[in-house]
Amino acid sequence: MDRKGKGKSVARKRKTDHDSAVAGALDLFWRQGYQGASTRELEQETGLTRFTLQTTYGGKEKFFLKTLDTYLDNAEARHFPDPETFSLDDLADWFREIASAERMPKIEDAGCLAFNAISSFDRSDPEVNDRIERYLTALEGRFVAIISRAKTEKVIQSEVEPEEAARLLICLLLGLHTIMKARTTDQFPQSYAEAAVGLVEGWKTPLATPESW
Amino acid sequence: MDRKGKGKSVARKRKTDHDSAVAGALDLFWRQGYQGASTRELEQETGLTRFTLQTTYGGKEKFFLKTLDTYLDNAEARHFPDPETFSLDDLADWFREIASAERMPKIEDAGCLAFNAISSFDRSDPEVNDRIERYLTALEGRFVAIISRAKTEKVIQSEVEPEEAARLLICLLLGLHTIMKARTTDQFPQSYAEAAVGLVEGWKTPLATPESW
DNA sequence: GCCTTTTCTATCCATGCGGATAGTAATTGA
DNA sequence: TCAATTACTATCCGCATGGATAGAAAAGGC
Repeated sequence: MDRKGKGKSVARKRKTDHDSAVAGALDLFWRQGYQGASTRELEQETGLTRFTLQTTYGGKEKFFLKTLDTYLDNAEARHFPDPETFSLDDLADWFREIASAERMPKIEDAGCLAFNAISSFDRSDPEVNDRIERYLTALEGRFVAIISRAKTEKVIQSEVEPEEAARLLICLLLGLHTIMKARTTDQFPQSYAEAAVGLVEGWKTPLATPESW
Repeated sequence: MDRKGKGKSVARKRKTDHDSAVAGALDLFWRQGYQGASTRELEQETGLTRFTLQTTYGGKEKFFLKTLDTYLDNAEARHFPDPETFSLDDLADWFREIASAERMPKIEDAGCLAFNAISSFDRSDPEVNDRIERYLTALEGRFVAIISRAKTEKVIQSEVEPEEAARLLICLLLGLHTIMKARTTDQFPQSYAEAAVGLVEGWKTPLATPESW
């Protein structure tokens, strides 16, 4: 039945709330992948018990999907570039921040769990596919909006095609995530991000560009 | 002892040779990831037996590494862009081909197994890390060489910095692989590759550029 | 202060995993 | 043709996995 709303008793409280469980799971899934993260490890990293994982989430995969949903909600609300306000410079900074040193140890936004879903599963599970599609579509929409607006405001070179540029940025972002997973410890990710930054800044109209690369 | 060279008998022949085993393994690892590919599935897809996997390769991970080595050898020799001869147009075509429709069903070069190594493992295994480093370094070298040569030949805009551009291309390539894994069935990968193509062609000197974007 | 509800702990289970082993079938040099 | 060598088949093993279950423990309603 409807367990919320007319519950007679509130009963025992969970040790770990959903959000912090998601935070722990995100980190583990990112490091180990879906298959590589065992339910026992999830217990340790999230604070959840395998019992709770089963009863309130419905098992490992359902929990992963729920984590992914929560993560995407949060990413869209707080970490995706804002289509209303972002300038090209903001977009360039946004790329720079993704690979920033402060963020490197604890990755918690910008699509890493979506990246994980892509690499951990083949496309046989529609539940997973839907989330991936949601991620890519939403991100593409943001990029297109920002670039289109920049174009109408004449701060971008007119040859730049918003849809094509958006796809370029998506490739760049996914590639950046891959690099961040490939080279965790050193300064490489930043230099790669700088390449992306340079690309975006190169789009600016010559007038607005003092000297980029 | 040295089993080749002075073997007394040649004994029973393997049903499956190394190369076709590698080909099958490549496909399976790409679809399922390292952890997601079981040794039983490897038997079916490669034609190897679990016995052979154990005795001549030394187990699943060793076999993966051997596959990765063979694959990287082949990729460097045949599929990486040639630093001696590639023009910018060749480079653009090279990107276009990666996501081409003919290639999509059977991915067999251009770094997908390296991508796999990145996403399937954390960086705790030096054996894996070495291969990833080899892949990234070799690829970066190719890109830098091609762009540098184009620059000396004045067919590229002088503002383009070879090292930075190479990193951009690596991000793009890795992102393209991610997209190919994310959206397997449709025309998306091509359109993403076209974005990369457009970028490379945009580097050409205005003189050499009839009309790209 | 009990009752109900929910989570906790602690097992237990069946399954699939990577790997090991023993006996059989090929293959070739001597 | 026999001995040596290697791969094959078939089975077995210990282990880790995701999941299930049965009390015990918390926590608020009445």
